[in-house]
Formats: sequence, structure tokens, C-alpha cells
Amino acid sequence: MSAGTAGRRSTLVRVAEHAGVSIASASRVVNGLPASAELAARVRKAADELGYVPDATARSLKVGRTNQIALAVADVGNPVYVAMMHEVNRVITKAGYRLVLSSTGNDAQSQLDFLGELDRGFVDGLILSPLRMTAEVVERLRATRHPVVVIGTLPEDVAIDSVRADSPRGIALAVDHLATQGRRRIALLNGPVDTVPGAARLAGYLSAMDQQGFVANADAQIAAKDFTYRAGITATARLLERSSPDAIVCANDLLAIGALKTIRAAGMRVPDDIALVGMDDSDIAELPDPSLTSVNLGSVKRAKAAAKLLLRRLADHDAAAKRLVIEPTLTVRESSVSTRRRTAASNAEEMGPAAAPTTGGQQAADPAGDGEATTR
Amino acid sequence: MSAGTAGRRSTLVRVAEHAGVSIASASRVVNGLPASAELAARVRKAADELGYVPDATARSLKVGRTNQIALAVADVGNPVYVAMMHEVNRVITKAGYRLVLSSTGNDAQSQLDFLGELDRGFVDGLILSPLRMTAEVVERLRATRHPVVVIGTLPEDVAIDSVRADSPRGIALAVDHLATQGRRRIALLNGPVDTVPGAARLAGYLSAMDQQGFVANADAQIAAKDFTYRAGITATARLLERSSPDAIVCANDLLAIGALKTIRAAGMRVPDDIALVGMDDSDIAELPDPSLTSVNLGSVKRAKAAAKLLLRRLADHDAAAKRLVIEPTLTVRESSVSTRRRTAASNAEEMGPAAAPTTGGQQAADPAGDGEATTR
DNA sequence: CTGTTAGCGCATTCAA
DNA sequence: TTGAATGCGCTAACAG
Repeated sequence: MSAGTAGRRSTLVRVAEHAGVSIASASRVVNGLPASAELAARVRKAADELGYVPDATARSLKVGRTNQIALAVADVGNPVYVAMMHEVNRVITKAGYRLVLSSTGNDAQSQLDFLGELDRGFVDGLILSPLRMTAEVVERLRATRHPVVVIGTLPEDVAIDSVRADSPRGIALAVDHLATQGRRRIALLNGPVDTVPGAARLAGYLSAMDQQGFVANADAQIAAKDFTYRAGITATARLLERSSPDAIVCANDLLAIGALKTIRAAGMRVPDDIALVGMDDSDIAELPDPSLTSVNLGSVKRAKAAAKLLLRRLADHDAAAKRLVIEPTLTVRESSVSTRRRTAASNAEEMGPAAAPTTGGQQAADPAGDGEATTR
Repeated sequence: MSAGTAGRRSTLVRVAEHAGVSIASASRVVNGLPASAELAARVRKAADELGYVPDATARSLKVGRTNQIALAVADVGNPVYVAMMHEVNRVITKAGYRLVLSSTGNDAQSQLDFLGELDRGFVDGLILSPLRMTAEVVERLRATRHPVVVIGTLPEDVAIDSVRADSPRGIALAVDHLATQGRRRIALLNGPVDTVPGAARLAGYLSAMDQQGFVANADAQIAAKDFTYRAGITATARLLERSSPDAIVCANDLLAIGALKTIRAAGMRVPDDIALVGMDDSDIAELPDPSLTSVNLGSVKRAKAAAKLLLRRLADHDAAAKRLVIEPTLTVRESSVSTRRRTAASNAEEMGPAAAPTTGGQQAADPAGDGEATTR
């Protein structure tokens, strides 16, 4: 009914004409600025009759804001990135922004291309979660006129807002948990080591093993060719050819599920023969049977913090850059806790009827789910 | 180095000044329109020195195009929508468009809100995959000045481009396959019946059962409260309380994985005691053990077709509306094929050493993966 | 081939 | 409070 004459798109000028007021007044009424009740009514009526809707493009050109925020992630196929996207979208939508998605794939060039595009000003800011943080990327980030928040690790000297997971600590949670369960030959199923997460996982593993007084045998470490389920299958097969772990820490949940498949195909059981710990604690962690114990690296929290950081900077371009670190947590499920008594390996001490039921090492962790992560 | 004086943003006017040419000439060079080699060089040099980057907003205002396409899906948590999003992004990116994502959640209102926003003209077109196609949504769709393509089913009299899956046919593939495997008591684990996919699944199930000469017992049909893994768990528990199926067709892969969990918890085996068929054939279908036989409803093909349909319409606003239907396919995996001889139920005929290995009912199906789906 | 000019639709400064 | 006028940065007529 109120759609008005569909002829041409109606603009503010036409509304003004139709209402018999100046274009400036029409603009004011539409934007809720002070105006006499009578005039406001006239304008509103006219706008209604003409089915007027303000034009976003013109407005953007005028005010210098698009109300759009870009999110660039490496791999939308990974549930973690989906979760992050979801959270970023939630936060920025509430603040009146739209989400422009750039799924740059694993392609480094298209990542750079997108960063180049950024200066065209089709978005007000960017949240970037790069798989590889190359020098070129860093260079582009410094050069941009637009606010950027990085999810991941940045060189020390770069003054850009960022938020990262403490993934070494996460690995330590996993290794400690496995050690507590009596596991001694703890292997690492990693992704590519030349990626940001891959490098962090490896470093964390080495340090955690050291801490526990275990030797990190090279045969017990393997890098899958990417962070996918299939890569997990083949990499685990290779791993089992050259070593006999009683536990595997996986760099990601998809890899872990791949490992699960291979272990079974080899005639062994999880967790009795080999315990498994995934990482990311994504939606899919609870799907397999046994369900997957997983290190929660706070992907949702990171996404939320990143979004808020960007919103803050959008409001104040000159704020000092922040570097946030999100504390990991361990979600214990079935894949790491054997119900049968451990037969192999020693530790004389019983460790209680069954390890603690759920989360293990959570820190002060945004209890209400709504706390201002950026203030920590 | 080539970043130029970072002072203020450089515009075409400044480039023109710096090069000593008219602003129009500068524009032409930038846009690759004919110009003398000498002039072109001067402009390009100036642009480079000033670090000039054309402004997307101004350009959009002028030409009336944003080069953005919106995708509105109900639930980004569902792998199918992620796959669709991925594909849409791929196709439109290649055509020079950016993707604006609207994850409207299950919230009907925010869906409507987004459709309202559409007329602000921040995107050139929309691809919409609504969970529920209400009268209000249809009304908004007709009212919009912007091209829209719907993924899903639309009322007959609405002249809007759309592409849908033939999900009754998909269910039939599943039921027929199960019947061939000797299953007779085939249940349906559906999602909410008041959704577009839920309604289609139910209708398809009833008709397929009828076709096979089976009775579609009401006790053997259940509707989970949404299309999630958890809902699948609880709904299956209820289903098993009131009936004893030897096979379950699930409206979606997540539901199927939930069913798998519940069946196991009840002490039964898949596929020996109960065969399982999922739907969507999404990434997660191969994760469980046994891996999930699943009806491929062509989500990627639908997404691709929708994107192309929209691009076509963007190029020609007055083209006649098309309604495309994508043919389903069955991907047979482990969850539906028992390795042991069926003991219960009859069919005297052996059905070969083991059912056909992979896809079952594929039609003429875009062999190169690149065929023009819209021309069928 | 190149320059001049007029808007795209809107927000906003300045007068009245 | 309201109206007239300016320009955001760019492209596309139209002249020359």
C-alpha cells in the first residue's frame, strides 16, 4: 500500500518538493534533527507517500563513512572461521555496520589484492585473520588509511590493534591433561609449519613437552599439508608408520577427526590405545564418537574482541594500539579419557575415579559472555 | 616507497593538477579510456606519486552501481549455507562484485529488516535463501527495486528468479536406495515442518513411501525442533521410543549425525540395525564413522546457478524470470549399506556383492562443473 | 584526443 | 526554526 508510485526512485529533492519545504528541512526531518512538529509531519507524510528511502551511497560520499566492515579470513571451510564470522557479524550489526566478507582462500595474492582494494574506501575498517603473515601483508597494513584489527600474531614493532590466542598455553593444557591421564608418548599432528597457527602450535608443543620432562621425538611430529580432515587422515597414516604414540595432540579439530579415522582403520581404539586432543573446540568437536576433547582457543572471544577493538578505533582513530591475548581453556570430552585402567605406562598413583568432567584450565573468562574483553 | 605524501587522501582533482591535465583526462586514463600515450604516462606518473586510489563511494554514486551483492541466509552455522556462501562468493568475485553477508539467524524480523534496508541501495542485488517464506517476505521481494534471486520455493505467481532443489525426488532416491537394501520400516527424521525445507521433506517422504507401497506410519515420522545436531539427538530418542525403524531418512546431515549418536547410545548399530541416510551431502557427511550416506541436493550448484542468475539480471533488468530446479543425487557411503547379510525382512533376490560404490541417481549434471546451469 | 561542465543524492554551513 | 547554496569525488555528456 504505502509503496508509492513505483515510477522512479524518489529522492530527498522530490520529497521536499512534494512537502513544499526546502531540501534541507526534509533532510533534517529524515535524520531526526530539530524541526517544528508541523513541518516534520508534512515531510514525513510526503516521504511516506513517495516511498522514500535514503540513499546509502550518497550519504556515504557525503559523510565519509560506509557503515561497512570487512572481514578477511583464510578458509571459510573451517568451522572456526565460520564461528568467528558469525560473532563479528553479530557485534558489528548491533553497532549499525554491515559485514563485507572476503574469503581469500589459501591464496596469498588475493589476500594482498583485497588489502589493496581497501583504500578505495568501500568499508570503514577491516578485521584480518591471515594464515600467513608475510612482510608484504604487514607492509600493506601499515600503508592503509583504514583501521585494521588483526586476529593473530603481529611483529612487535607494528602498531596495529590485534588479538591472538595463547596457543602455546593451549598446547600445554592438552599435554598436561594427557600426562595426567598417564600418556607418555605424546605426538603432534600439526598443520603447515609456515603458517601463523602452525608455527605457534609447534613452538607450544616443544615447550610443553620440555616442561613435562618428555622428549619431543622428531618421529612423533608431523605436519599435514593443510588444516583439513583429509590431510589429517593421510598425515596420521604416515605418523603411525614411524612411531607408536599413545596420544596425539592435533593442531585443529578437523585434523583430529581425520586422525580418528586413520587410527580406527589401523585397528586401534580411541582413547584406549591412542588418546586424541583436538584444537579450536569448534562445533564439530562433539560430533564424532568418541566426542573430541579439544583446546578452546577462544575463537569466539577473539572475534568479539577484534570487533569491539575495531569499533573503538572507528570512534577514535588516534587511540593507542592494543594487543590482546585470549586465554585458552580445555574442554574434556571422550577422546582423551580412557574408561579402562591404563595398562601400559606406569604412574603408580591413581588419578581419581575419572578425570574432571568438563572444562579444565579456564582463567578469568568473561563470565557473563558480555564483559569488555578489551579492558583486560 | 610509492605510498606518496600520506597527508590527505588524494583525489582525481589533485592527480589532474599534479599532471597538469584536465580532471576528465585523468579520469579517462584511470579508467583505461583512449588517450594519447604521452598524456596517459603523465597521469599515471602523477597518480603513482600521489598514491592515488579511486574512491568507490563516489564512483558508485555517479554510476549507480555498488559492485556489491548481498547474500542472506538463515543459519550460517549449517555447513550447507557455508558451502553456498563460498560458491556465491567465488562466482561473483570473478565478476567483480563483493559479498555482503547477512546472517539473519532464525529471526524472521531481522530478515525483513534486511529486505527493508535493501532499497537504500548499498548493494546491486540480493540472493536470498529463507528458511520460511512468509507472505511478508514475498511482499517485500516484490516491492524492492533491486534484483533478487531466491534459493528455495516461491509461490507460483511471483515473477522472481529462483532456483530450488527437487527435494521430493531426493527423498525418493533415499527411500528407493534403502528399499533396495532390504529396509522396510523407513522412518523420517525431519526438521520443523513449517519451514520451506521441512515441508518439502515431509511431502517427499510421504510420496516416496507411497510409491514404494510402504505405509507411512505417523509414529515413524518426527520433527526435530530445528536442523541441528542436538535437535537430532533428542528427536531420535523420542522416535525410538515409539517405533522400531530399520532405517531413518534424515532431513539434513546434522540431524543424521545426531541420530547416529542416539542409536548407538541405545545399544544399536548403524547400519546393521538401523540404516541412516542424511541430506545435503555436506562436508561433515564423511566425518562420522560410519560415514554418512547422503542425498546431495546440489547446494553448490544451486548457489552457483543463483549467482549466475543474478549476474544475468544485473546485466539485463528486463529478462524474463527463470525458475531453475537442480536434480538431486545420492552419495552412498557406509551408514546405509550393511556388510552383513540382512537377516530380517525378505527380498529373496541378492542385490549384487555390494551396492553400487558411489553416486546413485545423478542426472545430466553439469559435468565440467562449469556448464551454464541457467541454460538448462 | 582533450577540456569544460553538470550533476549523482545527500548533509551542512551560513544567512535570514 | 527554516531556506539557499556548496561540495563530497567522480563520470559522462558535450564542445572544441
